[in-house]
Amino acid sequence: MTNELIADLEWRGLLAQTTDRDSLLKDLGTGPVKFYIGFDPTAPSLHVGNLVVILVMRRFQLAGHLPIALVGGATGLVGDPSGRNEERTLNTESTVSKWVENIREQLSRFLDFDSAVNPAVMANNLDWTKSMSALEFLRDIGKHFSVNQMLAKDSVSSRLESGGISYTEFSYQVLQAFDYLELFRRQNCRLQLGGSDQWGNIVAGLDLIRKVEGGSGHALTIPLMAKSDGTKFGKTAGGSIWLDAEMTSPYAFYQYWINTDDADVERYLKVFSFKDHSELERLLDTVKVNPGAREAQRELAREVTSLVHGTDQCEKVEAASKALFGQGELKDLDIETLSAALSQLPKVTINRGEEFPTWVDLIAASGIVDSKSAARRIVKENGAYLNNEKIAGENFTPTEQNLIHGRFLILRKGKRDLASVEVL
RNA sequence: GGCGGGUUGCCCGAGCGGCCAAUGGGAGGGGACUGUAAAUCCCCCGGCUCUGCCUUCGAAGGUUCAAAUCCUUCACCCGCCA
Repeated sequence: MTNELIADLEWRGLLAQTTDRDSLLKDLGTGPVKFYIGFDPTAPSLHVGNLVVILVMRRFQLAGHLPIALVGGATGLVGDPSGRNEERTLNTESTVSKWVENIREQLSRFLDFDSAVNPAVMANNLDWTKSMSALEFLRDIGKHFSVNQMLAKDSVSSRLESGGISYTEFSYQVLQAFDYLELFRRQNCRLQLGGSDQWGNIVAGLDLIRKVEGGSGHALTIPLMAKSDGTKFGKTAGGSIWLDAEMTSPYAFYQYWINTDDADVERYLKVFSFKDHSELERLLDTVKVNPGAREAQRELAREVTSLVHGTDQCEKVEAASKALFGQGELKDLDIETLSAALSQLPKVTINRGEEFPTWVDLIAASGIVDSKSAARRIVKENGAYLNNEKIAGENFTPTEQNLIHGRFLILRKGKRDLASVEVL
């Protein structure tokens, strides 16, 4: 038995593990299946790592299935031990509930909630856990869990070896299992998706459903994104790449994608792009034939940035990138293009008539170096540029003559770190 | 509860009274090469009003001309014995 959706996911490298494959294929082939993915509020925003799973959700919806986006208002209060070797610090209820709202808003960008046929719905596990008493929980849910099995779960056993785990985090798998049970009961949800680190938690849910309701459901996990150089996907020296425009500017977001290694671009495109197979094959071919053109990276950056920040925003940052990294003279850019491009960068303003600060002071003020010492080091190491021209000497101070269109200066550190100065 | 070991810069980890802003590795940054890629090679990598000064070696006190290094107390971690 084959199924177009599953075959496609497999082609894209998005399948890690599933429960009984034939029966899953049968259900997916028979009609729309209700499925869910949970997102715990562990930060103010989702990040590009979450995007992998979110987009799989979108693929399921496009294939006609019914998504439930579950926000972990309850589980976020407890903390998932999966993939961590240390206990989490608990966040306050008000913090978590604020993050829940942010995550809801972000999820809503990727799913269709208004579809007449198969609209997505939101859920929050706080709804069925908040009012439950500890005694009810222990008697009705806890009774079905064998501690022996719970201890055997990777997420727990690895923690037992590395410094221990609190009762709170130990209970996490029970809470997540309970979620699946509730969604099974309330909405007839029969499939849970998640990152491959979630396998244990998902299966715990299936066990619970079998024991309590005698029912059965499916599990499907998605491989965790890895980079070819072994570093973590979605992280830079500056931290995570967030979906929130305040936390990671659309410009920085676009830059993250356009800087993708050749070695990774194929996997990324398959995971993040919604282009059809033949178009993807063509793009991947360009990587082999003319890697220098970086067409695949450009398309990847464009598609993901549009998806997350909208096509308007994407066009702006794309134009900015083109202008700032283009071969032409900055002076030749018209003022609208230039000022639009610069608006995407960290910015320092100085008042007209005031004396210009040194390059070092300006770049330090822009925040793209950590300290003035670091800024001086850059100059000493020959990585300091003003308007794309190298400057020499740490006392270098721009003058009126350097202003582009009488208003702007472009500071650059190294190859690609830019900031703008505007004289008002 | 008893005995012993540990806590060093973003991470790992040397140092065990002055030569220590502190060896080495990783991460990170700059340069060269190239393609806003990777690999490679070279350099840098606490801060500042920068030939000097200031703040760092779990915390607080103390000894000393001088402490990351010695002493005391406290906190946390890790072994062994109860």
